Amino acid sequence: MLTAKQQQLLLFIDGRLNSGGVSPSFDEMKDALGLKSKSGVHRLINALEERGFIKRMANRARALEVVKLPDGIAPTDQPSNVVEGNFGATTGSAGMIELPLHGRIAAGAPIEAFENADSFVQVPAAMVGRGDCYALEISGESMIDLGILDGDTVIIESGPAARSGEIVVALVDDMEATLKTLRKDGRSVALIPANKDHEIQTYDADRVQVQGRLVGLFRQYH
Amino acid sequence: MLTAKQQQLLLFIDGRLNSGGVSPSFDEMKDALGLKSKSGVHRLINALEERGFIKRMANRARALEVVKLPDGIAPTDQPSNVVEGNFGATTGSAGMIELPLHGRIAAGAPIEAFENADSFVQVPAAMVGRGDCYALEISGESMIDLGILDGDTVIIESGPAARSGEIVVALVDDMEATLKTLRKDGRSVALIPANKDHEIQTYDADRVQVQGRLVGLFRQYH
DNA sequence: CAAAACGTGAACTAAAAGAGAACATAAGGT
DNA sequence: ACCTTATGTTCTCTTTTAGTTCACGTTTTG
Repeated sequence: MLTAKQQQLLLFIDGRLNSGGVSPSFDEMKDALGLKSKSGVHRLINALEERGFIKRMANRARALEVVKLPDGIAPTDQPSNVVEGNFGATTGSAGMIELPLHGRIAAGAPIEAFENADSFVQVPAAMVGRGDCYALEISGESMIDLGILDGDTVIIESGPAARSGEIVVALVDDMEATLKTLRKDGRSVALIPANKDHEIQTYDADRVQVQGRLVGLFRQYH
Repeated sequence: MLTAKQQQLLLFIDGRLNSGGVSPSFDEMKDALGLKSKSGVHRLINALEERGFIKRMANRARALEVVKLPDGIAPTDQPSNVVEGNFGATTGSAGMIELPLHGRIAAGAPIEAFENADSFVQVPAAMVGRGDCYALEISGESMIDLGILDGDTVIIESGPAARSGEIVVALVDDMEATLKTLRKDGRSVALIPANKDHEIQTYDADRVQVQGRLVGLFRQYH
């Protein structure tokens, strides 16, 4: 009935209406979907209206109304949603939580730090730690020996605390984020890949900032 | 009223709509039915529309709607996603689904077939395929080279259909269940572990029964 | 056997999606 | 009123994804 983008937008609108009551502007929707232009939003809105999922008043700002949701998606009844201090995670009901997906992270050669969240993934709440969490998609093979494959989605609990032996998202020199096993040796910090083709990298503790630690992983087979 | 293929497709579409709301594309349906060309899907869709089981918007992508199901098939209304023969899965709301956890399965040496479900796990509905799904906890290291570790939880879509190269739960001689990559070679079936310390096992096709195929995996780090 | 259902692959057409800019209208403040 | 900002609408382009059609061969079934 709906395309993925249409559904994503519909759920976003529905979430906003049910959590605060103010309907989102085209710009906000644009950002929520990770677009750079709102003309795309306009088309999606038209498609949703054509299919009878939303109603709107012509030429009126923020005048959207969700008429129905696709089958199988339970209405987000109560005023719910943003979990305090969270990076934007929203809770659905029944133990589910929606985390922002902050783009891809290299398990291999470090790449630049995160882009904006451009989509969301749903993960079991039980998998999410207590703190603020977000999701990343793995790119590269450097953690392959620990069973973290290219394309996997990982859940990161954000925060600087980490013990030796934990797998962390580390930012080196404030510019490159990478997923590695952490080992602290006094003043120096080692980032250990799990792939015999990659080298352990050792840095002065000042240069490495732990952004978060790995708490969960999931993978889909097609 | 319907041919086997038509019904199979109808149930697939219905399952998809009820589990996530996004209707499948012709390519996805093609894959779901194990076809190599989508023109066959086109014919089936036409047949279903002609018989009044589905409605569609002409020339619109992913704009299918199930109008009715054949007699004797319970509608997969709200609380469900799993079509007939459900192993006991229950859906929560908001894209979550609760799957029965059928105990542990050896990725290494095959162990006895499943015990009863003694607990449940929550997984994102998006991760669950169309059919009946259940979860298993991995025991052993034999699939370690494919990133499936001891202690991981895997989601299995139950059913005998599997193609070479897929990872399946295979029952050998009706008594030992194991998770392996499947390779069909005419009359014989090879179960391929992903660990250099384990051997490929080859059986006559009669002795091996595919119980389901791997569709998802998740892991928690502590 | 013949009809209907299936399966395949290629060529073609049409939507969906993303970007960017110009323009239109609504709302708010002074 | 007048100006300003926020918002919504349209248009044009490009790329990607999805749907349609056709020709031809195989299988199933009444």
